Amino acid sequence: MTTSQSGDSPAGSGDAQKKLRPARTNATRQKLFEASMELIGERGAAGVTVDEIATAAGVSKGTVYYNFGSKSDLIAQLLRHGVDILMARLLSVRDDSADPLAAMEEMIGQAMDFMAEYPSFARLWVSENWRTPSEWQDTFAELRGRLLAVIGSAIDGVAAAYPVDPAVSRGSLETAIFGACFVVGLDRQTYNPERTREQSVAAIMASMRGYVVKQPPARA
Amino acid sequence: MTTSQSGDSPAGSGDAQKKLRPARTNATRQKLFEASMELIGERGAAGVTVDEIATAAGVSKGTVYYNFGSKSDLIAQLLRHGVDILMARLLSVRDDSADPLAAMEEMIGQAMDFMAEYPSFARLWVSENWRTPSEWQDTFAELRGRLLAVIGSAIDGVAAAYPVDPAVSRGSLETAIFGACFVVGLDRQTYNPERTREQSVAAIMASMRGYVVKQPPARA
DNA sequence: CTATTTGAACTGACTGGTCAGTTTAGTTAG
DNA sequence: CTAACTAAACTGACCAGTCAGTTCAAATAG
Repeated sequence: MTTSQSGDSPAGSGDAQKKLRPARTNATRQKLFEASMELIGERGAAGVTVDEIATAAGVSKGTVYYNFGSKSDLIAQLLRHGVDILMARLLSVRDDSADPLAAMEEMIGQAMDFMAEYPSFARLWVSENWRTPSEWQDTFAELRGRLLAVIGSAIDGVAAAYPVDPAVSRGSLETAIFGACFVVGLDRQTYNPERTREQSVAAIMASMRGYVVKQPPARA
Repeated sequence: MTTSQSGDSPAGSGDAQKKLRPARTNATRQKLFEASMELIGERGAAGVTVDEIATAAGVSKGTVYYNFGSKSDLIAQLLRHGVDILMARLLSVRDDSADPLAAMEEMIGQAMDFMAEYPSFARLWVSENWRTPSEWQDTFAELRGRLLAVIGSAIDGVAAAYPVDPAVSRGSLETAIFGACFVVGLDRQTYNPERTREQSVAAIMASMRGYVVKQPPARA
């Protein structure tokens, strides 16, 4: 409220211009994102102090409050940051429409890669996603919607090219696949590091193969 | 550590006798489990105070430390308590061996019922399960193993009765199904209350139908 | 080309408050 | 009679957020 830095604080949550911001700030924010993701993924949002985050980022506590208005804001923007990265990867899958099932498989592979590269983000997501009420409820709802839309359209692609089981609702399937990506990715990193990327993808893809109602272009 | 209540504290984490304990204590512990599950599911283990738990359970703070040695102990035993309930439900599914797929489906249904009845436990589980390092790491590893064993044997039943896709490893499939149960259950409660139990079960069962390698009992 | 100014970015000590866990003396119920 | 529980005060650590002050690069002035 009574924030009064010497200059105008850029902490604005509704940040309009990302690129226009001086280089130093962007670097600082990036460092803060990385440190936060790591620490919060390990010990949970409530279990990490702002001091720790600042120290890990090689920055003073005040800088955190200069760049973000509050711990809560930092986390909200961290969530957006991570989802931006994941979305970019999912959308990088060319929608060949040659084979929607193959596109789906590649997408799941991209998701697995993301989980392997940012396991802390995945932990943060599953830790806070279903809390209710939570400070980030709206943020989660929005981001979840965006991600599910991408998966949903991939499922639609499959449903358009193959006969599918009408007893399986698209929404539930979206959720099951989306959730399985997080959980399988996290389990691999935590309990089964020997599991390969391909095994994990295959296990998740099983639901897609069970969704299409077997027959023509299955193999060969 | 330096715990020393007036009487001999029964807080022992390696509690041998549950039933031998006087009725009052069991009732108190039950109330504390319920209150903890609710609060911790909502705000996370670190976000809830012992005072709050005690108040919600209608009990004094000292009682918490009398029955459990610490907040950490309370949570560890809470995890065991919840898993006991879930295990009992999963094992209640009669292994007809008439149709292993049907048994699997009923098991997933039981899991969905559990998630609907104890959503807070599910939240607690996914919130803390993949943290590393964590005070409950060993507890989680053990409980996870127990649950996966049950699911695994159900999968084995299917694999024994149907031709299955060898490219899908049993372990990854276990994980995917186990995780999907939690995630689909939580998503239903948080974001899609209109989703039916059957839709959710069908979505998760899709992976089992994709696991068996086409043919006889697909469709008329 | 040097001196001065400006203000965004950053610092870190400090404050007010919270919390886990302890202790004690007394009360209740089986 | 004794295990279980209460109530309330206390400790020591910790933490989110604040704010007065510092740094420095770039703009402006001489």
